[in-house]
Amino acid sequence: MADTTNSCVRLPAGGMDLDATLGCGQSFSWERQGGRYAGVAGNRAVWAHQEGDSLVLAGPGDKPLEAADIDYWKRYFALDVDYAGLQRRFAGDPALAECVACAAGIRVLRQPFWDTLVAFILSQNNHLGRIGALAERLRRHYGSPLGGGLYSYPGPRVLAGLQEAALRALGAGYRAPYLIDAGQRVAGDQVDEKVLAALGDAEARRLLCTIKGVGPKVADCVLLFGLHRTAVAPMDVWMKRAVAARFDGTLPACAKGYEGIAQQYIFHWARQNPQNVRPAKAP
DNA sequence: GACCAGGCGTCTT
DNA sequence: AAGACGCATGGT
Repeated sequence: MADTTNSCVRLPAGGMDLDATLGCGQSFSWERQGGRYAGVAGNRAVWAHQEGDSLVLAGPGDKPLEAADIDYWKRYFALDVDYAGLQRRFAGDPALAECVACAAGIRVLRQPFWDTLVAFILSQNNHLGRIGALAERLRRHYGSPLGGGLYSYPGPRVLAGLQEAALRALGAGYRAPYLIDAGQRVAGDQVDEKVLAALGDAEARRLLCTIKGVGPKVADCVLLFGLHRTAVAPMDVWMKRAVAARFDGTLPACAKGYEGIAQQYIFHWARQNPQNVRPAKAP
């Protein structure tokens, strides 16, 4: 049972490395505030830090978290997933096992669909630090206050009603009209989370790609991080380099069904071992 | 399919 | 000081 003393919740982290998990580029909804992270997901905000193998959560303004919130964040941080078992399975491939060892504490977060769609539209052809700062400006200017100085992502209708110039002023650049189109398509139910959830990976990917600014990379990120499809692998440059260097263009069979999780380990390994990976071949 | 524009901060040369 | 680059994509 969770310890709720001091208005904090202390959860068994199950080997998770919070820094690696929040810093590996899968979420742009967290910012470091002193010794802990402040994060948002949908209309929830939370402060989180790690103490040993415990994940310590507190509500905004250090208000106690309700039971439903605790359940939500357990699922968000994938504390219910048997990562030790997955990693035993991944150990069947020597190269992948080496990658896992490089970042064993990474957990693929279960983020909200809309947050993920917005954040990864911002992410395209952009740098991690800049994406986080831009996402934070977007939330602060157009999101709803969640307490503790944190703001939600602006909802679909809010984005749909914004002027392109307003988003360009935030630094979104040519991604500004993409955000507005995403808002319009989701607010108008042309792209609906429930419909996406009922579709297979390929069909859901196709529907996501009807949004302006959403191509195969962003779509796969949304499928993995925002719709929790573990069998998709959003490949980026570092990943392609790592695959070229270690896996001859394919993910190992032991990753079947969990390609996205395996990719996080490979990606992390590639970034930590740039001297060991070749540049990706031109497509 | 190949090409190129499009924010802009940061890094490289 | 100038150029390249970036968790890509749309348009031609």
